[in-house]
Amino acid sequence: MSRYNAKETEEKWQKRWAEAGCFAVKEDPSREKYYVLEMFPYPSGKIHMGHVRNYTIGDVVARYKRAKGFNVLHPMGWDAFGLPAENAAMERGVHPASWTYDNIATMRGQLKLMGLSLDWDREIATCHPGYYAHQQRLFVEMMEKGLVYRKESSVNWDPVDHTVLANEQVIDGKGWRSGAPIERRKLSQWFFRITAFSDELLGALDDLDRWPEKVRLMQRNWIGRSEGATIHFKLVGRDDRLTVFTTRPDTLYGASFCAIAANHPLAAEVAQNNAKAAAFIAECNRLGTSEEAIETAEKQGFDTGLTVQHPFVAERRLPVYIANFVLMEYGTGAIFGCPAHDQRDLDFARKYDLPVLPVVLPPDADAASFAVGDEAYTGDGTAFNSGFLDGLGVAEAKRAAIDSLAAQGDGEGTIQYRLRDWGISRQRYWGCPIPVIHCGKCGPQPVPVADLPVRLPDDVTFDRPGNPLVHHASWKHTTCPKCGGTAERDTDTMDTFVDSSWYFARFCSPRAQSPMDRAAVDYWLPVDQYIGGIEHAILHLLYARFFTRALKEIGYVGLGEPFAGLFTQGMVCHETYRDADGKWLFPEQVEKSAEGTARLLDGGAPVTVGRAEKMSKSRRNVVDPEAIISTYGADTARWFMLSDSPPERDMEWTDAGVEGAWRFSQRLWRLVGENLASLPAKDTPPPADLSDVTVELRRVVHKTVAACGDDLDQFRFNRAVARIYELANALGGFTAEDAGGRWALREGLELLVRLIGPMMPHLAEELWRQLGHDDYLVDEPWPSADDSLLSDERATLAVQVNGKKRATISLPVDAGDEEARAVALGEPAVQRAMDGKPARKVIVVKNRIVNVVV
RNA sequence: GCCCGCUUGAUGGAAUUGGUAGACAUACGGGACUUAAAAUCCCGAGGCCGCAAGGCCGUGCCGGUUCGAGUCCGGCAGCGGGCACCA
Repeated sequence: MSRYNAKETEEKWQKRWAEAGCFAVKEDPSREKYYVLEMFPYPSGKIHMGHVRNYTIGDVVARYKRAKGFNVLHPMGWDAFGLPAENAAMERGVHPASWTYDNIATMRGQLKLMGLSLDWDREIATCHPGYYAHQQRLFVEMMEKGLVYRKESSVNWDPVDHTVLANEQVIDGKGWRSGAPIERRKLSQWFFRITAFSDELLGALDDLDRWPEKVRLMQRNWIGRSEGATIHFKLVGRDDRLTVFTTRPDTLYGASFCAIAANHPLAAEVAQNNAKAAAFIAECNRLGTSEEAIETAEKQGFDTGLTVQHPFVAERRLPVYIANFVLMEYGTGAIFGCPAHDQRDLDFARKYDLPVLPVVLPPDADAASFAVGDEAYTGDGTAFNSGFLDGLGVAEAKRAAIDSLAAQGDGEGTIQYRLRDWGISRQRYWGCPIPVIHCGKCGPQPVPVADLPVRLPDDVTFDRPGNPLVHHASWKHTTCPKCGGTAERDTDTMDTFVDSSWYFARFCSPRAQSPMDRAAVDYWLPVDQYIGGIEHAILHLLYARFFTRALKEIGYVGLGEPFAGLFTQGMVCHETYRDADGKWLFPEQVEKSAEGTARLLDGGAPVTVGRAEKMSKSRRNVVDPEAIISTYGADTARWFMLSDSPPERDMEWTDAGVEGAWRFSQRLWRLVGENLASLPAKDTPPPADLSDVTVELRRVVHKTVAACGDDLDQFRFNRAVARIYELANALGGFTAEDAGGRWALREGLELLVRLIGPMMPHLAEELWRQLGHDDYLVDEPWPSADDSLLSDERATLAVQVNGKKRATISLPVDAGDEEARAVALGEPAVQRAMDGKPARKVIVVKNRIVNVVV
């Protein structure tokens, strides 16, 4: 019996599927559609195991839904703009475009080896003018609807390289290449008005019932709706006021200071004639723009010397600090601090020796003795030390405080969102040019739709840092579309998140002359199942949700939510290896012993084995998918990806696991091959009488069919895999003794082959052919189970005494509670455990358990 | 710092959603086949005590609810994801 030759067979079927056009689809209103989409890859060079996992999962869903009769759209494309292409240009002197297109060619070839059921005719790349031209048009139309505007915003500035840095390029407050301490710098930039949809984006989460709860929760928290109050403090000795936002107006009597952001206008004013304040602000600006850097930095403040008047206690004065933890982007860029009931305020107060006055009394505390130590009290309680608020609960006190502030004209109730508008300007070359022309007379003007696209010029060099578009005179200088005078193009490009915010819509009509064809999107959208990494839980998914709403406003789509179902898969991890000097080693440099120790293949020096971590180039714990596929075949790689670990969890890639998957594919090959000669011809009707063992086998087969379908519906691929192992074990251990047995064996083998179809498509197709079928398995409908074989006649019940299992009993499935009770109490082990005591209570759960309480 | 997860044998995990913990697989041990090896097939196995029957313990840690908790509640620890210019 020959071995299964995966390489040859996979090539053969991939070619035939492509020639037959199995996976090319078009709109067909007579059929129910199903749109499966995996997050499209960034063309970084080669595919990695994370891609293999993502696309395997998506392909199983696509093939399964196809077998279930849906008209399945399953496209692929490239998220092709981005920073790494420019880095490659600077490091290796290659043009970002050729680097990107080369990578796409390589990765397309690798994906094809996986045997994915993709409609390659719909392939798109976001860096192609055929894509970004439409994106520019959408930008212009959003501008006309008031969804785009311009404002000042901070960026990370590298003072040595004279370039803007991404947060990722700022390491410990320093530029990644120059090593120079970075500065915050203000630039005029374009923003999408995502906050116009804050309430909608929040509210609609409730209806996304096929999204993971944790993603919805993260988005809710990100949008961060909070009800509170805006308070206008009178600045002592001045005519103007300091406006703060708070969620705790009930603690106003406990306020001991106000704090403003370093880039608050008042701070700038103070700094004008206070060198120390200016120095402090400069220090704050070195922190970078990321929230993490700001929040983890040591809390620091600078006393401006200004004070404000307490709105409820006229004689009380609160000092105004500039503080490094107050964000200009949130609320009003200013807060009041109540140290007793906010941890950050408490830390600040202790540091600068400010009063800590408790004003909320915990339920069981004593007003005379309650004091705040190192921990602020943030729970519910009763207001005290708070004048007219005394005795009120937190919620009532908030209302009363707001009412009173409003009555005296010092404030009002406000709803505040944490969500900020989306800044999309990037001072970089390799992105979608922002289609705007700046005219000295007319101001910024959108490029007329007829003049689109604004193409990225090819003739650029990366021999100096910064954006080459700025130095490209013939591209940059143009005329104003309004007045015809000399003008300059906007040299910024769009955030790459814009590209990925509507590609799912473009896939519906990838060659349309407009951004999208309305009939096509009406048919295909929403995406029924979107699949990708959890790391995109907030930004990408929120931006895409916003963008879809914007598309609706400008008339391209009729729906608000792009993704009806979302699945977030876990990462692919691998052990890490280091040599004696702590240098990372590739898995192929290491030889492992049975005891788990490892040594260097070259020379045998000892190697330290570290725990499994996300595969990454920097740690070298990577396994090349192409090498795995050429050794074992795509089906083996796919099967291993689906085995063992639930898809939402991180999985560990191991050699042993791949080999196990490979052995199983060989076993299936033998299982069919060895039985082939004894099987009846296909479509032979079943003999009249089947023996008991044959019926037992059919029960296993049909239970597996039913359970596998459920598992695939629920993304429980690892369970489906385990069930298929069980089925293969049952079929392998079955000896057909008569015609009925041989008939049932054929039935079982055919169903087994059909069940593995979505997971190991090439092997399944080949075995289907071996079993005598000359149609494509990919065109076969999903099998259904014979319901009469799904139920058992007897059940095994556990018998517990006081919750401890003492025996098991077998009963007919329709046995009554009385019978179960009698049989259970009759068990010798149960009587022994009862130790002669009477049963006080007997709980019977049908077909499950009997618990005797003594 | 803030938000969100995860934690079950040597290992990945399963557990009908509060009802027999450890399915299935990997690694391991024993056996069969073979001149031998590989491959394949069969058997074993949570830990401790015991010849055995059986007993006790056991789902990261501490506590609670319940006839019954891996599953629910409260607290803690460890690990991971995100934090708006990485994609």
